[in-house]
Amino acid sequence: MAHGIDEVARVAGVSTATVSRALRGLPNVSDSTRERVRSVATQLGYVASPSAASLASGRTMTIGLLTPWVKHWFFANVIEGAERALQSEGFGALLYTFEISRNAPRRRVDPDVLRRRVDGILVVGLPLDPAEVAALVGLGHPMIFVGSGVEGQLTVRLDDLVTGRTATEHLIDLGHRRIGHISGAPDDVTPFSPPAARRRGWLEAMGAAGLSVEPTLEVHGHFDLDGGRDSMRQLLAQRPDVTAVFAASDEMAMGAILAVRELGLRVPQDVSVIGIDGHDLGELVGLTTMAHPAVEEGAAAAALLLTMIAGTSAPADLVYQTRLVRRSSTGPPREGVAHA
Amino acid sequence: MAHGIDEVARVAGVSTATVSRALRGLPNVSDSTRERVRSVATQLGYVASPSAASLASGRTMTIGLLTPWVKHWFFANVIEGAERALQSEGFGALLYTFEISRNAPRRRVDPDVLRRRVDGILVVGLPLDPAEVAALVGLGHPMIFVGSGVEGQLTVRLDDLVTGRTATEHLIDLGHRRIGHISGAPDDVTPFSPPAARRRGWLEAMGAAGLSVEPTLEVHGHFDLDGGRDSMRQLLAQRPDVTAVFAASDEMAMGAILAVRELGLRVPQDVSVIGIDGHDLGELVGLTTMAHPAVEEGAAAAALLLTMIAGTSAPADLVYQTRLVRRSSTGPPREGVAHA
DNA sequence: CTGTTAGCGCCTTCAG
DNA sequence: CTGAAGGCGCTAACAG
Repeated sequence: MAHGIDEVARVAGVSTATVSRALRGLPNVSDSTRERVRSVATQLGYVASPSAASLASGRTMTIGLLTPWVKHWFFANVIEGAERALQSEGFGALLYTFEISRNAPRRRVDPDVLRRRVDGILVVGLPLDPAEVAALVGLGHPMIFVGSGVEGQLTVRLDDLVTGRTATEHLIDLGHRRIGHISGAPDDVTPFSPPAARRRGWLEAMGAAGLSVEPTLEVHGHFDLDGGRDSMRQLLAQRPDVTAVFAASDEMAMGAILAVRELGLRVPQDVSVIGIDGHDLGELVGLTTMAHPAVEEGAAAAALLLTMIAGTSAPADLVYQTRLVRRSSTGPPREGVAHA
Repeated sequence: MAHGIDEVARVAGVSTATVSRALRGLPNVSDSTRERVRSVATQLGYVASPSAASLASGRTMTIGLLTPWVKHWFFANVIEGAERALQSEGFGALLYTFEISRNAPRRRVDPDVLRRRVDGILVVGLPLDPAEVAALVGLGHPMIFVGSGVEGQLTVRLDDLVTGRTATEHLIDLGHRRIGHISGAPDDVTPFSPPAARRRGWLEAMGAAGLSVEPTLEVHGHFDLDGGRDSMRQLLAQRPDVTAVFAASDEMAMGAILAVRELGLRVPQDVSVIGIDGHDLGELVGLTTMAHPAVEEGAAAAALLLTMIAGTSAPADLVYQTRLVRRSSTGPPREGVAHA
């Protein structure tokens, strides 16, 4: 059963050093020796102890995945893609959730739980404050942010600005002029913050079309279904004249649609709704959206992280474009009819 | 920065053994000593190396989470719950995905990747063959199955039989008599298989109501949105007279609804649809469903696994009941009208 | 209650 | 191309 490296060495008639080199594919081992060692190891069912290997080498072959949730679309998809990419390179994925709840403040990220436990860190959609980032950087491992970001840190993200602009332009092209925006927490003004950039895209498109943007046109809430619903209720309460809404995520958009329906209004006849993500279930409500490949983004982020760990490659941000998927939640506005 | 235990020991004026005991909360350390050690450790930023600790103790404080996907509702929720529970007990969650794809056969579970790397295993919705189970058992760690199962292994699951029966009875109570069933792979006849048990529930309810169940009333496909859609298309093609369908999962049910709509039919006027899960987005299509708390199930499974690792408690299966959530996807059948 | 002493199992120089 | 030997940093008896 639990054979050690020395047993393999003994049976193969070589030293433990050679076994180690042979099994890890290091150079300076003759083919014949390597082959013999391999077969003995297989026969004995030998697998190196990760703990012992880590202790001796300093490498853990493990990546820490930090995320607020795994149950939301973006996070689940990124995590799935990342795990797959890591797995194919022999790395493991250690998952850490830091729920962002409505009631309590988020638990702070404690770098100690990652200390000497991972070779790299993937932060998935988790907005960290500077102190947390500094603490993680202090761990001395490569780190990549996916779908959130921090000045000075490598990021895999969407072209949020263009995405926000394009989504808004789609509504403008359809003839809308009073276009609301619902998004995440308003206090998030990090430059790399997706919500902030998407909002800027909305502002730019509105401005370019000569449309005025009163503060009442935007509502900030939580980045999920209920958040979208709540925000939409508020938006329609304060601006019954909006004919279209750009939601910063598909889940929010779907919540918005529910809110519209609750009020006895129809999508898109009374209110058009567009989201961002390309959520698998968007089709259920005919959601028009700006789609992007979250699984692929996760895989790319993981691959990039591994090259950084390997020390090869000059790392650079990865920016994904989104693709407009037209469905039935957007359409031309009804002429001159307010639904107040 | 990276201080070792001996440095803490030196500064605190005790031995490394005492530092170890003090920091891990073991008995036989005076309060004053423990306090001093703690403060020194904090001051020095000392955290024990997991590798070294594992190597010396044989414990990894890590659980392996095996799952086909993380992006589907049940899996994401269970994983999230499990991670949270593990985290609160100081355990880490190592994620391993084994995608079940339409094209390729699933990659087999190789116990070697888990060897000496985890203290326990949580299998989430992943049907394993006997050889794989045996290999995992051979690792010598406690193992729990969530939402899938194998004879002789501890399981956390739904009362699938009752759930299937109740869902079907709901349709029968509404007046339906030709009730189809769409579910997962037909070759899965494991006794503990949720699809099989849910199907049995359907059969029992039909039988109890004196309704005949022709083979054409059931279609088996993939356990996701597209699988549900495909299955529903096929079902309606071969049985245009069905007035209601019981889908084995909400994602399948939502796919079924899409298929119904594609055919120009309406839910529930032409066809009623009920699913299982209580998916967060079920509300979008007014999906009637048998809801269950997947996050809680994941947390409970993790907690149970930890008690097994600790050696306390006599482990027993955990069986969750589901709750009928009536929404608009189910209603009485139209009288005597076939929609062929 | 605390210290001493062996390892835990592997990797990695350094020789040869 | 291969072997010898010293850690990696901690835990777990066993004394005291």
